[in-house]
Amino acid sequence: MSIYQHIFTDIETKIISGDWRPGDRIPVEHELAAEYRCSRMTVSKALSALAERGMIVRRRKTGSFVASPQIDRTVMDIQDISTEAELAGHEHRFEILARKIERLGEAEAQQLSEPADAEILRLQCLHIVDGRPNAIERRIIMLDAVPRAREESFASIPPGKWLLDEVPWSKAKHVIRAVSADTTTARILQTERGEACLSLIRQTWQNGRTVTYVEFTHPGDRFQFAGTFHPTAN
Amino acid sequence: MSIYQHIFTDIETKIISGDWRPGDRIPVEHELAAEYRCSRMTVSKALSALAERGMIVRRRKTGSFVASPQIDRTVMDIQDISTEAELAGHEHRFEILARKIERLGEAEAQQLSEPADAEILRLQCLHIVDGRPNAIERRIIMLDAVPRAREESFASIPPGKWLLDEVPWSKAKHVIRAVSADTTTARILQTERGEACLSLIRQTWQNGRTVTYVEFTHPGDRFQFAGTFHPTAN
DNA sequence: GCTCCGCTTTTGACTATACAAATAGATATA
DNA sequence: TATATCTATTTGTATAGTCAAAAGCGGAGC
Repeated sequence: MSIYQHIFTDIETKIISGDWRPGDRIPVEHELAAEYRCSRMTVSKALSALAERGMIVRRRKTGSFVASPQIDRTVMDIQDISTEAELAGHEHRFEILARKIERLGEAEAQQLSEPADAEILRLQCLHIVDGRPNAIERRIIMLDAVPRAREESFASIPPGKWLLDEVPWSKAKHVIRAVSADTTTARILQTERGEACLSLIRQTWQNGRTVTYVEFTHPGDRFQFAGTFHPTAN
Repeated sequence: MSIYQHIFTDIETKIISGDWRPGDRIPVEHELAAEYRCSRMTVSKALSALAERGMIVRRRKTGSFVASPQIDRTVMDIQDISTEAELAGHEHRFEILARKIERLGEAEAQQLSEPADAEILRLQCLHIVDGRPNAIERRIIMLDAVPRAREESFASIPPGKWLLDEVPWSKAKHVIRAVSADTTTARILQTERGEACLSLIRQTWQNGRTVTYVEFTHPGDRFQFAGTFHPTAN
């Protein structure tokens, strides 16, 4: 492996593992050059590549810093740049519908590729935008990966945002589907049974362990994703 | 603007405008270095950035070449890496349901931000995977941007693929929604009226002109997008 | 207090050069 | 003919420097 790739992955690992947290300062180029016994150009190439990927931000004179995480922003950004609804002036709140600690069932365990008896926190949450239900969030948090979730009530901070603070920088996989609303979903979203809904499923890992698995169900008549997508490798 | 940015945008422009087409060879580094009167390192930086974005491919000894376009692959890739359906062994065919040349109506013109009397080719097309309807494609091709579409019957090549050959490298915007199947859609897709469907809308531009506008409607029970998404700027 | 000026740190861009790795194509050998 | 070897080309990585641009900081002067 080349030196600059080595530097790149070293720093990426420190960030993804949570060793270096958002806002932390990264050693300046000449320090890293000394550490890796290479020229400043080589360090610069690695840091520029990290900046390109949005993992760090670089500013002259002040140095390079771990950027704010982007994982949940992927979808939030897509949502935000919706062609139809401008974010400005929209009022968002949420309610916790259910919160319980239990163990992962057989079927779900298989779906998540996690052990069947793993302890989890199961959350159900309703998002309301401009007074109308906008999404049901059904979430599983792996308690061995995020033990502090056990004590958190999520009364004042949405689970997604809380996790972002707690476990910044992780990898995620998304699935987007269209599903018909079942009776319960329809009731909660104040829509008709059978109504087309947009479902977004996201599984998030940190260091190879599942952190959370979440499904957002949006009423089809009040929601869409818009944007310029690029699928990435892996 | 810096030299390497200059080289980058020059080449990007040549590719996007269709001046250099997929497979075309790009001058070797030392030639570009001479042309721009800079060092090979600077050229290398620009070409590496283009390779990173997938616009060119580089191979030692043979040189750098304009890559195959990716626009339609964005969604195709997402579709291909579907967790449930492996591509291997799936048989795909398509039928042209309608094909006519007309002028853009008032409502659609506004939607596309194009003049209301622009001449268009309107296509409707059914995609069949493993013998079952998988998508309806409703497409508008702007004839002033792609005049050769007037003579093409699309009997043997799907419109998306044909356009990719004809107008490689363009920018696109996507919208993903969930919609209920209306009577016509349900009949064509062999599903129930009201069934949840996944709708993908894509508008494609080249050099600031709309090339095509297309909506794919997939039955929700037979289709999903999966993958690791990154929204990009612009 | 406030403004302006210059100093210093850090990143950004670039050069000229060097050598390594890959490999297409030619050449030599079995 | 088939295979191995050599050679030239092109990209990939790295070095050790230069100069420039941005921006934080402190001090001089008012």
